[in-house]
Amino acid sequence: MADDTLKPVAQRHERVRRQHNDELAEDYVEAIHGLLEENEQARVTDLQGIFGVSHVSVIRALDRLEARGLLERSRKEGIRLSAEGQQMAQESARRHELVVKFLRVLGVSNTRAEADAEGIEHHLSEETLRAMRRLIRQRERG
Amino acid sequence: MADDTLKPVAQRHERVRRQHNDELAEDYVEAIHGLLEENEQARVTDLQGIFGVSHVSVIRALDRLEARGLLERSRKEGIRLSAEGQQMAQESARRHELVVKFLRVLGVSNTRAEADAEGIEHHLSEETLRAMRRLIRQRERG
DNA sequence: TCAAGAATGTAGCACAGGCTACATTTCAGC
DNA sequence: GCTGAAATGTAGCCTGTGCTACATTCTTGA
Repeated sequence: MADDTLKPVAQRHERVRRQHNDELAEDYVEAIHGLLEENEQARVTDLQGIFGVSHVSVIRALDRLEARGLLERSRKEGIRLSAEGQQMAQESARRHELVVKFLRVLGVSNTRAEADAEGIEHHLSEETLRAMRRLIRQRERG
Repeated sequence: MADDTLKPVAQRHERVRRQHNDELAEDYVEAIHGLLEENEQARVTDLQGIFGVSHVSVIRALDRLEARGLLERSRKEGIRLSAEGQQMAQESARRHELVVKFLRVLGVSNTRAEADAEGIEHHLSEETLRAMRRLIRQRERG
């Protein structure tokens, strides 16, 4: 069923399903990007600790991301992000920071802001992100 | 691995995975509740139209929800929500309305607010919901 | 009343993303 | 250089959530 034959409510649900498909990818490239910046390497074990899943789940996720062209792996080089992967990581990180900051400005505690941001950051339109930036600016000005 | 042995970042990711498991349930009971109020019946076909998936996916989802005790089905009576299902539906609907209203207050268009709310409403802590209500009240007074 | 079309249900497939158990590879310290 | 532990990888399982193709059942209008 082509998207434009769907009722609006169905299009919204379809969009959320698509976003769920991208969530794991965004979370992984963001985490890998952070690890590479910090340690110059990103290991399966590190990611296992970050996501709280078995190392097998990490490896299978990396397989999928490699198939999607977001990263490459080799024995000697370890995990490296492709250009596309790096771009996705940077955008994700920026969006994550924005959402956390927005929640902090709203008065949400740091812990909660970090936790809720993790869930919602993949589901925000550009329009909503702009509105969030606007509120942050307003509050910063006083 | 017990949750409290995980690193904080892993706990956050674990929470998001749990929320994803509940999303479909909440969306379905909310939709069914709305249909029952409007039409006095909720049919597979209606839900198929709302979610934009095949009728088979709807039936399988209903099977799972029935197994979870959120609803009952019978030939003659159709789909009815259990007490638990009704409560979940009402809470979901209230939360959905709150999020939409919050985004509207932020200046987001109605279409975008509805769409983004669909994605994020399942991932908000009580603390963040309170902060959203607070901002709505401020804007309504000012 | 009965035949066609709508609604519902079943069988069986795919893929994502979890898991444990087992195998291999890499690396650090003796 | 060897050995044990850490890291990585493989095999094979489960569940959720999507699908098409094929029944079956219900409903409605000629």
